[in-house]
Amino acid sequence: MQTQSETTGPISPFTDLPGVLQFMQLLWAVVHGVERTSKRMTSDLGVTGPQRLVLRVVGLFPGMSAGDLAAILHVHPSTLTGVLQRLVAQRLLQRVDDPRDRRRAMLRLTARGARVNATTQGTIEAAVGKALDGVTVRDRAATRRVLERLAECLEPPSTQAKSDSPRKGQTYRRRSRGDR
Amino acid sequence: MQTQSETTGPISPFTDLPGVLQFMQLLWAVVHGVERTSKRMTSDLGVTGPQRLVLRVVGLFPGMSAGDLAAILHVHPSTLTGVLQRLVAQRLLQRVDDPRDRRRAMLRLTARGARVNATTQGTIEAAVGKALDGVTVRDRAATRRVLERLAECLEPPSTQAKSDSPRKGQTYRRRSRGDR
DNA sequence: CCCATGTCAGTATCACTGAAATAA
DNA sequence: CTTATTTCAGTGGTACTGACATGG
Repeated sequence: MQTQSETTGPISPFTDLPGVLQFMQLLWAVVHGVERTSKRMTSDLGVTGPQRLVLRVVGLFPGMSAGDLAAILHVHPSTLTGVLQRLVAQRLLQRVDDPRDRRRAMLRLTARGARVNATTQGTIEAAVGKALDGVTVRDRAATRRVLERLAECLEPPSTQAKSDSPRKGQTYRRRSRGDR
Repeated sequence: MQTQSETTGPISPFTDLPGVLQFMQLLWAVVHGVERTSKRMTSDLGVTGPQRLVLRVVGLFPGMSAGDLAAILHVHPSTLTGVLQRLVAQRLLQRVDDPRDRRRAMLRLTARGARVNATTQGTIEAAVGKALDGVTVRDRAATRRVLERLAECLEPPSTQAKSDSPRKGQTYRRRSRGDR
């Protein structure tokens, strides 16, 4: 039952955790921060973090399909179903049948959706912007590299590259149709 | 209804998103990766990511209280209650009444808990270790800085420092008793 | 009495698996 | 018929708020 290794001397839980664990703590702090902010957004904005991200992306690329969105957001299509339903129920998002493929729907923002989308106050994106602001270009690039590696290492073990071929988002990719 | 700004020319959803959004995509990729791995761990290990982190920390600091743990993990005490219950129900964790303060319980791993704790295969920690491995010290430090900033910016607006005094885990801090 | 610690009750979202419906 | 796209049903965990019990 390991008690304290990798460090020297007596340790206090609030200062030192061994190497990787320390990073884990930081990672969870960020993950929880994201989730907490997401929850707070619900009362302030009316939408959660993932929901707003959907609005944001659909705002940039009107007419996207659910599957496209799922691939971008790295979520399972069935997860997106629920998110979209809530957005539609709130009249923030609108689905229009795709004439060329009636399994799909083209997603667009409603006027209300656009309004919510325009609000940045207190969003995760705002926090990210604030955090990134005042960080050197070098550090940003480094963080990017590390996070990309991390995301890659967190991908399902199957089909996982040797950790050297980036391979892009592997998660729920399923593209097919000509890329718009 | 903004369509595409901040970038030049026609864009494809799978390549370019404007600045901060790009980072958002990466961030969500990591967050989802963490959650996905956590879920997968449930079937492979029997514990989720947060659950294992609790085991990990309690393994390092036996006798911790729930509140201490909540502060370290940056979660609300009531959230921890459920996590602890599941761990106790699985006989991975054991609570012993603290003689000096009977509201508290001292947490310890059971033998089974120690065994699970020792397993690293397929854990988030393993992925983090693998990702960090082969990253320069510089990049690690940079990432650390950025993530710390980010975590800070994601903290609730109240009691938030000027972004220069690290101030340790701010989230649900409520320490009181002498730090062991 | 007041504060601290922690649990309980209730609620919501997300995320998955696996199966099914619809369309290409 | 086979494949693609998406939804539906069911499950579980996390995380919160707010109230409450117990102890210092």
